[in-house]
Amino acid sequence: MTAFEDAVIEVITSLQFGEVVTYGEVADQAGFPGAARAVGTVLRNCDGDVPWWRVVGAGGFIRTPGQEKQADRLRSEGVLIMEGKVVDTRNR
DNA sequence: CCCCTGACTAGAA
DNA sequence: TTTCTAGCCAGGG
Repeated sequence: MTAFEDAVIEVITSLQFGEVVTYGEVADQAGFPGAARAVGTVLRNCDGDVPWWRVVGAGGFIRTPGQEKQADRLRSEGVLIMEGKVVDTRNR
């Protein structure tokens, strides 16, 4: 268990219901700015206790292999999604 | 130990 | 506007 992985897991598990963040945000909050890739690596090997579906790419774009599945999970939490990306109702 | 790939991002060309 | 490069960290060959 690396410090990086531990920090990333902590940040993600601290997310609230319906909260969506980007890989860069997670890396930054974890204390490893710029390590967005490694965040994806961690999420790929993460366990079911980690709400990995709340993490999306920059701009709200879902960069996951099964983006439809993630989109469905997010929609279940009240997150509006269009064309494979998260739509922030507060902006736009 | 070296090299390459990747659920990434921001900035330069 | 589109394509390429550099930077960051982990993991596999």
